[in-house]
Amino acid sequence: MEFYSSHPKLLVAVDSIIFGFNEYEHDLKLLLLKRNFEPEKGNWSLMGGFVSPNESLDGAAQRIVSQLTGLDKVYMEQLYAFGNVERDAGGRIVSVAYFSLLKINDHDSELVKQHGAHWVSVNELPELIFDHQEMVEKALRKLRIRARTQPIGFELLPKKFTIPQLQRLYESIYQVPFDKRNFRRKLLAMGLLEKLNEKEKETSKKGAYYYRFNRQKYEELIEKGFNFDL
Amino acid sequence: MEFYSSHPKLLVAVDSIIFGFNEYEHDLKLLLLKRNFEPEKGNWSLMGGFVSPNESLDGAAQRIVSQLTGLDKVYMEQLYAFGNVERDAGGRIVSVAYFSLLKINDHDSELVKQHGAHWVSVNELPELIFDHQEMVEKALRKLRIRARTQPIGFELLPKKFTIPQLQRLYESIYQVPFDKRNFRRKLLAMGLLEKLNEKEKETSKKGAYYYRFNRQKYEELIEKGFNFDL
DNA sequence: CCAAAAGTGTTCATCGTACACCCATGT
DNA sequence: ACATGGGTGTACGATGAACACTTTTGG
Repeated sequence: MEFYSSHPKLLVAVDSIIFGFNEYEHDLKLLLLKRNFEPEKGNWSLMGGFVSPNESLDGAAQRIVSQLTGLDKVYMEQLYAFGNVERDAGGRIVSVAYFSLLKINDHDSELVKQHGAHWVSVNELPELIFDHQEMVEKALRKLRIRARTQPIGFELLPKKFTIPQLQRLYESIYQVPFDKRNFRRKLLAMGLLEKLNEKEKETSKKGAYYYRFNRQKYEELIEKGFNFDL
Repeated sequence: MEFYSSHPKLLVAVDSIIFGFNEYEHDLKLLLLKRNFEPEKGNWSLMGGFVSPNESLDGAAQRIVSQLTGLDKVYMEQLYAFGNVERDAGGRIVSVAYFSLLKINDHDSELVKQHGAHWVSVNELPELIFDHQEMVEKALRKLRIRARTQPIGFELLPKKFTIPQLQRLYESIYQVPFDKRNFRRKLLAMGLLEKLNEKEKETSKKGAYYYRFNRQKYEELIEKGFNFDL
């Protein structure tokens, strides 16, 4: 049964702002690609794709990320719908942007290469096509808000991580140094991290204890009205 | 120049969650209408409409609100894009939801009546069609976050308002009572309100002083890193 | 004169912030 | 033995929360 049939339709796309972090480095990164089709062929862009009639927006966003990285269960959140008439030089397209968080080492780097994609530090972003710059800025703003009030930083780190690694992550997100005593105290005070009996020894001679985020504990606390706040 | 022409297109709509407040009452309200077309004819719904190829999403959202209320410059913010395949029983439609804030007395109430629209307290919401319930819940959550951290409460009140009126507004948004001493102190401490030499005397015998929100002052403070926080 | 809403200050606990030294170990 | 990053405690000021009485005036 089709109602509404007299109304004009539009192209609908999704674009993905994919954030990544490597626990041994100090920079938050973005996965960008060189477009291999017109218009703007050869220029830097976000990964995107059209939404087909039989898939949801969320489904299309997942498909896009999965095509590029091979990963299936990635943290993803809708960012914003961009809908200016002239936003895409190739025609009238409404684009719904999503952002994703992933561990740089976990994905299929061959697949990424095949698509002409590269990890670029958020501090060294090239010029991007269309309104992709705006999308990235909005995503960064949202990420910064989210990371303070939801435990999503852990999506960017392996299951086992050290407190200094987590601190470097937060410093790379907010681009400001944190006091390590205050950072550690506040974090541990929430009671969400389990200390493991194992040390990471790549980074320092002394070694730093690994911790693990306890999601179950987090959900219990949420029930009781707890709010993550860093 | 048309690229991408081989891809299928979709119907794109906007739906508007329109919040309103009347400074002499105690309830936050929502503007709802009885649908006068199929499917779901006769049931409660949000105001919505299709996006045409030559208008932006924001433009479509403004048009919708203006058609219903006669108002031109209304506070409006994009909420979320809803895109499940089966969300609308009448066909595959991607809907971008916006929410608006307005003063109930300011709009053209004749126009609203003609559309079969009614102001309904957010405490007494009827069942809504499709995923409009979800849209409203999301809008309420977002409004609650925004009202704490941005001076948008003033969009729901006339230029001149009293502190008790503002407090009733916040109480109706958050559905909790506030301590009037703390509320007043914190608010005035921000230095954003100008006290007028005039009292509102409908509500009480003593009368409450009118205040005015100083937007210019607000923007100056923002420059200096100030954050609105109630 | 009284009912009804406006207006006003203080105390206490909590939280954020600033800050400097010792520890463990690989080279 | 020394360089490097990991790990720890305390003091102070700011902020949020709780709480009760006086003022004004229309009826």
